[in-house]
Amino acid sequence: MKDNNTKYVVLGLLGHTPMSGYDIKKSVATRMSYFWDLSYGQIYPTLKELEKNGQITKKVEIKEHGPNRIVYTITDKGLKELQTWLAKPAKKEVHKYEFLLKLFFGDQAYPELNLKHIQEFKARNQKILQTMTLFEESLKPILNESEGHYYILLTILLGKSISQASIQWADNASKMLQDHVGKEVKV
Amino acid sequence: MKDNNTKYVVLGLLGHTPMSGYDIKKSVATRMSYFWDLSYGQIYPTLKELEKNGQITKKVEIKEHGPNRIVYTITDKGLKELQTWLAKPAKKEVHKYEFLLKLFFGDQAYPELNLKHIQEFKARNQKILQTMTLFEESLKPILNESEGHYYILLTILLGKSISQASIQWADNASKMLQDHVGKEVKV
DNA sequence: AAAGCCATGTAACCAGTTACATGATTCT
DNA sequence: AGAATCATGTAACTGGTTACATGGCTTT
Repeated sequence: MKDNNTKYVVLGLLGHTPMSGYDIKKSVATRMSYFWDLSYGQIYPTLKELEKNGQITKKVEIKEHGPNRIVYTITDKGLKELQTWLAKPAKKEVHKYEFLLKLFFGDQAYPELNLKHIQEFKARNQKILQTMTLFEESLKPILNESEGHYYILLTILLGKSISQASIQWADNASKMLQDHVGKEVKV
Repeated sequence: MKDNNTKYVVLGLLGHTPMSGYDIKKSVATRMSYFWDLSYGQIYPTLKELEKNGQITKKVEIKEHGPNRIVYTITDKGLKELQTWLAKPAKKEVHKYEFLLKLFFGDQAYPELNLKHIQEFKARNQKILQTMTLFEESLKPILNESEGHYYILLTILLGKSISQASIQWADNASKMLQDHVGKEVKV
């Protein structure tokens, strides 16, 4: 099987508690949204593959009301695979800032456009910061309930730091641009 | 043609000055490394497509020594296409922090491993910060030579802010983890 | 002599998204 | 009545990487 990260996200989550593909999707969306994303198109085929390889086992929960759930549980083999991956150095971060691409070419656009891109970037980061802060507040009182919570808190703190830095940059960059454009006009 | 960002990066760079596929690759790698990346596998096919659509024109430079260069120049049609894209709102940022994935599942690994991932993340960011700072220093004295330089400076400043925030988080997270692990042992 | 840069390009892969299909239940 | 949520899944597509082929020039 390919050495795909999707596999390890699934194994890691199942390492915490057994769950379905649907649960995995929700878990990633709510708890890892800042630094990761998964679609059903990745999750369901991965679950099948992992089961075929004996790294997880499945159990169908028949519901009288609503659709059946397929709940997966990690096996010893799966746990070993996860731990091997955890011990390997992480690949470097990958970022795609489309708005920075537009700002980079800002001399080929109208100044108001560049300011708009910066403002929208700021707004996106304010939303992230808000989400992260709420998440942090909800985690703090239950920090001792599970060892895992502590590590989740650390990932939230990075999200907070980076979005705060981004917001500050946006304010600063807006001012710089306005001053710069003002100068241009005078000349 | 597909609405692929590669296309706009190429158009944007050719909007500054005519250049070859090889130059584009180098330009992205040195000046946009923080927030974007392109491979030859994307660049060369895109150049062909753009030429076919009349958005750029090509001119072969025959060299006596060394390989020929194919230099591309943007056309009015290409410039219009670029400006239309610049005016559209940017898509939200995409991040892949593999190390955060590993840290998120940190309760399933040895504590030293988690500290190692954080240290390596810090090291990566120190390197970025250094590169960005050097770039900033080289740009400042020639800021008035071209309007474009100002926008490039803004993108560098965001890279600096985020890597600084990341380094601070790493120091803080290391301390927090060490304290946390210390407490565990006592119990 | 070896390594690395200049320079172009493609084929085979791997990764990830989107749209669709299905259908019951619960909330507004 | 309509929207949202629960729940599983696939096919077609788009996006992007890697490895390879070619070959001369320059630096160590």
